[in-house]
Amino acid sequence: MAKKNVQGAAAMADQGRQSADDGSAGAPDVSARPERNRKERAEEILHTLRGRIANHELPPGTRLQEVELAEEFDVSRAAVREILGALEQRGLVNRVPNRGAVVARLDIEEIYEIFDVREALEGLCVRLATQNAPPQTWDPFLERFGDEMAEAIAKGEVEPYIDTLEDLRRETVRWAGNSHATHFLDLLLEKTHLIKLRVMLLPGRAAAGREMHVEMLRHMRAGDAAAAEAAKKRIIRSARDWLERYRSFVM
Amino acid sequence: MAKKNVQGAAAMADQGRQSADDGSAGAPDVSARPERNRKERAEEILHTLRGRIANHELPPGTRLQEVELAEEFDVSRAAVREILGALEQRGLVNRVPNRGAVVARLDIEEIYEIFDVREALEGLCVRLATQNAPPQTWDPFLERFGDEMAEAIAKGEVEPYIDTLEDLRRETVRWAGNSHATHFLDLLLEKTHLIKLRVMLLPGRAAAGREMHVEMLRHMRAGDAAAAEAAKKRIIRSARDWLERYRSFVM
DNA sequence: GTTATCAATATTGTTGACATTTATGTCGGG
DNA sequence: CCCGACATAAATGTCAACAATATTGATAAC
Repeated sequence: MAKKNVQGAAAMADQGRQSADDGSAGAPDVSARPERNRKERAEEILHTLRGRIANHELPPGTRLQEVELAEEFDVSRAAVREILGALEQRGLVNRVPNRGAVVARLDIEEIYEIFDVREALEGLCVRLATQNAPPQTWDPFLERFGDEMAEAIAKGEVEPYIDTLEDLRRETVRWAGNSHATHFLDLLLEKTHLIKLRVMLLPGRAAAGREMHVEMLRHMRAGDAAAAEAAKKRIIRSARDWLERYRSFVM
Repeated sequence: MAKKNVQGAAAMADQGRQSADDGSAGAPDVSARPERNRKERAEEILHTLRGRIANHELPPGTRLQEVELAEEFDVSRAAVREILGALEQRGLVNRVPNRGAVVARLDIEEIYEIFDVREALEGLCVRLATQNAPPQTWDPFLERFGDEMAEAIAKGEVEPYIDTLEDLRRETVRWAGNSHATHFLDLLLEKTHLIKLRVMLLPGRAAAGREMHVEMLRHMRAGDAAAAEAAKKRIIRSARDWLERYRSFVM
């Protein structure tokens, strides 16, 4: 018993969708709301499980049993059921009647599919962000992607690259201001989180990626949305090529 | 009592999904597979509600009450609850704790967002379909979009145009072979189904759309994927412009 | 006439027990 | 030794009653 605090990392980028209009202007009281906490708790659990699946703390094929989860998070089976339904809608688990839910498996074809969709959606976001953000928004990233990082990467230090990339992604998505594109990208990225990491760790990949991002950022700073979009698409297609080349190693 | 058969139209473009649950000649296997029917029934109800929401048979703001739905479809409240959860995940309804589910409202900004994402995803699908399908795949559509339709449209007959467009969309998505893009497009289109219809009914829109589709199909038949993708994007951007111009009328 | 308080009602959220189905292990027969 | 039938166990699916909460209407005070 008592496997409560196993939560682990569960990082993931979460942009949070607006809960739309309820029209009510007041209601600033957030703390004294037990029922609000209920729903928030459900989303927290969902977030935790998404993270565990994304980083393969729960590897594909793992069975997710209702009573087990209910005990671990100390909620009712009905709540767990709803959460499993959400995971199923997101494509993270497969449920078969009377047999329960298992963490979904990603085959190579699906990964290529996801790369194609990412190319379209991330390209869109880069274009929109370039149009919407003031040019100096991208200066800090050009700085962080500079020579110092190039040297670090040459020495095998890729974490600054990974972190900067994630920050840039978030800032881009933020300035793009398209909640649907953001939501869809979240769905895709949580499915390929580990794959993406492994590709970035391939020999020479970080160096190539850094260079291409510098090029893209120059277009963004110059306000050339079309060029920036094209650069972003080239980056993703390049990553796809690396995956294809090292496929047996990554999978 | 007994408000069972109120189901109504619930038309929607339907992917060749036949209900056909019974009617099988002398096949008593309905009782042999009760569990299979359960899940299929849930998806059927979900499909029905999606259709009603899409064509505003259930207009935005409509409250969806659990007992009411449970009685209409003759299922348990738990089943209805799961279905409402799925509708929430799809962004078709908003649920607030202890207040229930209401059909989501689409504001104009969200519609523009959806147009941008559709441009990216449908462009992708056209490109992939052009690459994957044999060129003669598109000949029947060029035929259907021909002079005869142009004359019909001139006389105010837009239904052939709408039907052909839907068939073309399905064939394109089929040959694109990207399940994620397909799924995302389904999510977007069921939210803007009515808007799309209204735009197609705007004066002159069908004529312009037909011409642009002929151009796109020529590129597809020629196997020029990049040109076809660009043409598709122009089409969607054009539709967006029409919406912008007639916004007050469409909304 | 307006506003605030409070009870009445309706709806959602939760719980636990029960039914159904699948997987597992055992036993007997071949 | 292998195979099938049966019993057992464990998990999911279902249901109805109960609890908590929001909405509505009425009443009284100002």
